[in-house]
Parts: sequence; structure tokens; C-alpha cells
Amino acid sequence: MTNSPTLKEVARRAGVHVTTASRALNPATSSLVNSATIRKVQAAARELRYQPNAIARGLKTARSMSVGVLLPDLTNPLFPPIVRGIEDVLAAAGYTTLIANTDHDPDRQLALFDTLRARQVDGVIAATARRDDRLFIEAHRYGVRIVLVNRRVDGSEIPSVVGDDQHGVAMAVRHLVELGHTRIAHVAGPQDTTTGRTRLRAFRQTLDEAGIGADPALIAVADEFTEARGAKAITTVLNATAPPTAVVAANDLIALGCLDVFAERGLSCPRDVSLVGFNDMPFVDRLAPPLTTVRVPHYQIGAEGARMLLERLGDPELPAKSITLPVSLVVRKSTVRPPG
Amino acid sequence: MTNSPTLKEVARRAGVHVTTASRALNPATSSLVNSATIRKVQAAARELRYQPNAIARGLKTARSMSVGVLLPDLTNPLFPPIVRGIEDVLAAAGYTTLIANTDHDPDRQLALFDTLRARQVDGVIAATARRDDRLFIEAHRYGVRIVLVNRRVDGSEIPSVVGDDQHGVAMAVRHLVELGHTRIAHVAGPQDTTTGRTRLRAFRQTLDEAGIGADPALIAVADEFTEARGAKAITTVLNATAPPTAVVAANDLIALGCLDVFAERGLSCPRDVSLVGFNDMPFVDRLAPPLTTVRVPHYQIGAEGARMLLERLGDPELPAKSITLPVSLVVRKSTVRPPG
DNA sequence: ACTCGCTCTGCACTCGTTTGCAAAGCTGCG
DNA sequence: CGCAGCTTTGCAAACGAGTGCAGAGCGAGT
Repeated sequence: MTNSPTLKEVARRAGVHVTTASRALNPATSSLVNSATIRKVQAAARELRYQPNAIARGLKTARSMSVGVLLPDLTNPLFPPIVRGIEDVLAAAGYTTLIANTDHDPDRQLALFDTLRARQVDGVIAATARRDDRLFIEAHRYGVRIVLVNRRVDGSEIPSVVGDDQHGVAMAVRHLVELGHTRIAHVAGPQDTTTGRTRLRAFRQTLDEAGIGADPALIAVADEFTEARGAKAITTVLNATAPPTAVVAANDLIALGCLDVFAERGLSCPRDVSLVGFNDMPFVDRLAPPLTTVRVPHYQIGAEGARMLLERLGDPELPAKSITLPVSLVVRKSTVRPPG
Repeated sequence: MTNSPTLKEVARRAGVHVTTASRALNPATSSLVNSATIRKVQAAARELRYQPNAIARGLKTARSMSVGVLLPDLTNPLFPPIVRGIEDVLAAAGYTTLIANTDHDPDRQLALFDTLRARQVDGVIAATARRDDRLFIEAHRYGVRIVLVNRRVDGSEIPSVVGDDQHGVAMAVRHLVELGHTRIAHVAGPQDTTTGRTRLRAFRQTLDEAGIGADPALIAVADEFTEARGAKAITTVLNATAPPTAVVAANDLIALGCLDVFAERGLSCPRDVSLVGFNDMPFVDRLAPPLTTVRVPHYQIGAEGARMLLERLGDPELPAKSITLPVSLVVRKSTVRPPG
């Protein structure tokens, strides 16, 4: 900010050479210097409120002690808990976090990735992966330390931490089936993401296993995980067919969009139609009606992703591992027996 | 991350000296170099996907092109929009944002502030100010570029951007008075913040102006802006007195806490008691009941704060100015005429 | 008295970039 | 042909810290 004291000034004040001061302050090398000298230097540092210049240090050591985090959009309530998980773990290890919002734009993502490179981040945690994301595939191949959270890339060895989408949707569908629903719709998420695709696949599969079978007319794809796209998608389902008695939304935001359309059309949730979301994002327990949804441990996803990155920063040769965290169904008031 | 190409390599490939390459790539100095050379260098840079090492540059220029953002807690839905506002403006100007969560802990705040110093941030935007915050007062006095958002420090010249708390509460109270309420309670926020204090003062003042006068038994202070503390505070009000017919909460989170206690006690909102929040944070329009609240332009607060910081980075001598952004009352379903 | 070995300190260079200064090359004019 | 004046380029020295290597100082052992 403003004329921070430098190591040279600390050294002068302590009456030693900068080299000595450097070593005295650095735990890894302080064994090389006389303990009386160390005390002198430390005293001087304290008096000047000396903070080693991380920039200069990074230049020499080629480690910036910072990592970049790529998000679609921080204002999506899904992400703050993930970010907190990441930051808490990383901060404890002395790392600083740089957050960048891609707004789902691959060009922007590339540009942001480059500015992260420019800032010499030691690694990247990305929540923005698309199934065929060439950027991450290539970056990973080139040896960039990278961990994917929340979403993966198809058929790639990039380490990742995600929730159990498959099992989450299965639980949701079974819950509805057990309540007696047979006309169950799915508003799927964007199919260029593993989350959107896995959840859709799990929906179909679980319905098959239940002996009901998915009706294609009851499946619509929202091409973004947003209320607006969710509303649009559920509208096509409702227009095209006899209304379903239950809907599984690919995430909570899409569920919110469904709720809006239900209200517009005079459909009461849950009386006329049941609804299940996904994520259990903050405050969906206080909606009207409180939303039945699949709880995903977002903080842990972030924390685990950060730990995984830390491991890989320590030992780059570590084999890529992928973690799937368990999810759970939270039954609230948006799901009841089908009408009639 | 991994062996990024350096300026030297670009220069070699283009067959020029590093100095020339540096100048060719820098718009501010490119007028000093032959346009044919510039093209050569740019081509080389493109081929190598060269990214200037921001760390090395920062070391030389003494500007890191980064700014720190101090927040209480990113998972409080209030802050993501502020952060987005900040980042959008800052990113456009080439700055990177470092986010740090203080969790309301002054020691942690100090530690984080120091790590920001260590990273040579060019300035700081803080949403964590307490009324008597010595850290910011001293930092500002020492010439650190700093802008406060959302909250201010008492009697200090630190530039700031906040919403119009005074007017917001006045509108809320008047709205309730117009509906016919006379027993109006206030669950105030922490009194060591300007937001908590200003809102309380505005509450009293507006009630006085309305000729009703604030009943001390109807005022409780929550010592954090959280649901839990809000619940605790409203409980003391309800225990101690004949229940109010309306409550003004110092923010939406506190309002949520009130809602919980109402539900516990079998009080229906709005039939038995009306409730007004503050902030209009995401999704309070979808609560049961949709919350009447004061809308604060959080994104703009962040964006304006960032612009203000940018100005001051350009010209440090700029007089400190403080901006108050207009707020508006959003009437939804949580406020109706008093019962009976 | 001499060497050996140990602890501790300092010199000098390095990281990748920017920048003041000097010099080289070119143009055009007298 | 010479020289001023311009454009263009290169040299060298920074920025603040880390680090291999040399050497100073000292005590002990022979």
C-alpha cells in the first residue's frame, strides 16, 4: 500500500546484513543464525511491523502461494459455501484465493484463466467445467495443477470432487414413486455439464428400475441452471402433455422457476403437483412451500477440493483421484401423495 | 503454474532485445518502437501464449494491480452482490480482487489485513467496519487507500459508500404507521456498527415524528446480524411486553429469526404481527410470507465503492467523499393492518 | 603454533520485468 | 559531405527477497 518497510530496513535497524535478516525471519533457515541475532532481527521486524513482500518472494521462489478459483457466478447461492470451504482450508495453509466469475462464457473463462496464469497462481480450482472443456483438459495435460469441483469433465483424468448426483436423483425419484406418483417429469439441467447429464440419466434409470419408465414428453432440458430457463422448460412440459403430478428439477434454481410457472397457471404446489429440487441451497427451507430437495455438502466439496489441490501442490506426481461425496434427501413440504 | 514462457524467450524468438520486447508489448511505451518490430514481437508472444508475469511486473512497478476486499462472511447473502459489483468494476480496470472473510473477529481482521499488505494490494475495500474501528482509522491515516462499503466508521474521513439507512427505516416505519400500527417493535442490529446504530436512531426518530414515540420495552438489540441473534432478541421483546403488532427488523436475517420465533409461538405473520426487513436480499420475495423489506442496491454499492477506490488510486490527494445510495421500500405480504 | 571443523555472516547473483540513459541508424538539409 | 535531429534499439541498473558459496571468527585437538 504505502512504503511498507523492507527487509533492508529491518536489517539496518537490527545492525545486520539483509541476508542474515532474511534467514533469521525464515523458519526454514533460522537454524543457520545465532539465536541472539534472531531475537534482534525479530524485534526490529516487530517494531517496523514488517511484512515480507509476498510479491518479491514469489518472484524468487516461483511460488505465489495463491490459487485461482473459477466460478460461473458468485451470486448463485450455490457457490459461496464452496468458496468458504476452499478459502478456509487454503488460508490455513498460507494460501490466498483469487476468485473469478466466468458468467458461463468460455471466452471469458479463457481470459480469466490467463490472468490467473499471469498472477502465477500455484493452482486452480474450477467449478465451471463443461463436459468437453478443452481448456481444463489441455491445462491439466500441460501440468497445471487443477482440481474440479461440483462438475467434472468427461473421460478425463482431472482430479475432482463432486456430490453423488446419481444417488441424489435416485432418492428423489424413489421418494416420489413411494408417494404414489407415476407421471413424474424432469426438468434437466444443461447437457453440456456432467451434473445436468448425470442427473438426467439417473432420472431415466431410476424410473426404469421402478418399472414406470420415463415418458419423453415429461422431460425438458433447461439450458442453464437458472430460474428463467427452468420456467421456460417446465412450460413446454406443461403445454405439451397432460400435467405431471410431480417434477424433479435438476437444481433448486430450476425448481424455483417451476414454482413460478405453477403459480401463474393456478397450480398449487404440493396439492396439484409435487416438486423436488437439488442442492438444498440456503433458504429453500423457508420457501412457500418449503422445498423437498437433495442436500449436497457444498462446504465440504470446497474444502475437500482445496485439500486435494494442496496435496497435489506438494507432490505433483500424485495420481489423479476423484472423490464423490454422499448426498441426502431432505423431505419438506413440496412433496405429497398425488391428487385424487 | 508451469514453465510459463518469459519475456526473454519472446524476445529471442522475435530476434530482439528483452527491452524492446517489453516496450513493444506495453501500450504505454509501444510508441517508442518500430511498428514492424511490434508486429514481430506480438506474433512471437502469441505463438508462445506469453503472459507477462504480473508478479515480476508488480515488483518493479510497485503496483500489484490487486485490491483486497474484507468481508464478515461471504456466505451471508448480502455480500455476493457487493462483491460482484466490486469485481466487475475492478476487473474492467485490470485489477484482481482478493477476498478475505473476517468472521467478525477483529484479530482475524488484523491478520488478514496484514496478509493483504504482504501481497502488496494497491488498496482495500472493507465491509467489516465497526464504528470505532481503529484499524481502518490508522490505516487510512497512514495513507493506505481504503474505501468502506455498507458500513462506516464514526467521525472519520474514510471514503465510504452506504445505503440510506435513515430513510429506509423511516419509510418502513411510516408504512406501518399508515397501516394503523401503533405498537411497533424494533429488533436493532449490533450497536458497534453504523448500520445497526443508524437504523435504531432512525426508528426512534420516525416514531417520534409520527407522534407515537418509541416504547423502550419494544426495542431489543441483536448483537449480530444473524437469524439466531435476531430470534433471541425478539424473544425478549415478546416475553417482556404485550406483543407488538408490527416489527421492524434491522435486516432480513434478523427478520428471518423473528419469523422463526413467531412460528414457535403460534403467531401468524402477517395476520397477528407484521414484519419489515432490511436489504431485500435474494429470495426473501419467495418466503412464506414474501417479506416486505427495504431494498438496498448492493451491486451498486460494490461497484461505486470500487470506482471510488479506483479514483483514489489514480489521485491519492482526492478529498475523501462519502456516497449514500437511495433505497426503496418493497411492500410484499408480510405487512398488513393490525389485527382487530 | 598449526590445522581442522564448526558456527555464523556476508558477498554476489538470481528471479522477470521496467526504465533512464546512451548510442546506433537513418533522414534530410545546408 | 557533414551534422543536427529524429526514431529506434540496447545496456545496465533497479525492485525485494532467497540462496550457493566463500570466508571470518573461534575453540579444540595435536
